[in-house]
Amino acid sequence: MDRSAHLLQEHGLRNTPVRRKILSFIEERKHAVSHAELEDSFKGEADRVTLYRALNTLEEKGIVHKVLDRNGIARYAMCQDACTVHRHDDQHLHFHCNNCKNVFCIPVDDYPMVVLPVGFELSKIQLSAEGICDICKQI
Amino acid sequence: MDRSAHLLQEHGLRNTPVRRKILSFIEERKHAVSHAELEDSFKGEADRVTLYRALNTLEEKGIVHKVLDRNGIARYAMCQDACTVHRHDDQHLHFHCNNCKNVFCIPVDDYPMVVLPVGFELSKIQLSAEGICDICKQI
DNA sequence: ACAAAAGTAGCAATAAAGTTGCAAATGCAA
DNA sequence: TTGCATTTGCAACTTTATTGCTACTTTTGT
Repeated sequence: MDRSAHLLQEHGLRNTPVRRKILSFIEERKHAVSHAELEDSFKGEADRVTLYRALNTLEEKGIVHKVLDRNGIARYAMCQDACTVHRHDDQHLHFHCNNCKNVFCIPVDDYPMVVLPVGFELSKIQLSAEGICDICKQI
Repeated sequence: MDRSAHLLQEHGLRNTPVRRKILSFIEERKHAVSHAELEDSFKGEADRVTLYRALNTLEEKGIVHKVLDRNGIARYAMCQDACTVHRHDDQHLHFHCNNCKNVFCIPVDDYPMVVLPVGFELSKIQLSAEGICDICKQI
């Protein structure tokens, strides 16, 4: 049984071809993957709606996490091992490349703290950045 | 000439009723305003498309800034005075209320620094947070 | 003050991302 | 291997945003 199948089983999800393929696809790239990329790559193999639903399920179970790109479009990346259904551990930075529009998860040493005005209840902080990614920079 | 008209003139934009009304509307609220809110409020007074175009123009000229909410929908808030066409100064935190879905601009004292992996070129850092806003918290 | 030029508004059509309902197919546990 | 809950595919739909085109305003120069 490969890693994708294992991940699914571990999280109580049925081991279906589409889900396995989605997971492999995401794990193979170093950037967060959009629905459009998957649809392109799965042409004829899986329906648009199936991809949407599979991605939602994978996110709900804490296997992948969702991040919106600068156009508000969802992109998905693998979660750290620490993620569960109840808590998504995304104490990392999302880097948005202004050239290729890809989003990268980047670890950060000290995550910032903030003080909110009186009356605001903080649940979590997110850090993001934009610029040019290493691949686009080389070209 | 009111403040809205002044802002427009200052940024080399034509002083039109729709633009003035949009600016007044945004200035009157303490949260970032969505297209839907404006459309609702302007029913019969201005076309949907006009609102989209006006908001884009206002953003391009550095009068308002755009922030995507947790659903990837655009919301607009007034810029600091420091903003220009060339540089949007948004060194503040965007707080996303999980209840009313409104987005608030919150000043922060020390904005975080980050170190990116080799090869990445940083252009700017953004800080956001989510939780419950002061108004929803009271209720 | 007036006309021309340039920018802006309105309308209709379209695009893109995501969602819903339902029937058929599939994975899995007994 | 069979039964049943889950998952998939298809079609239709919603929401957010964009484009093309024409008509209308605002501004500028005289």
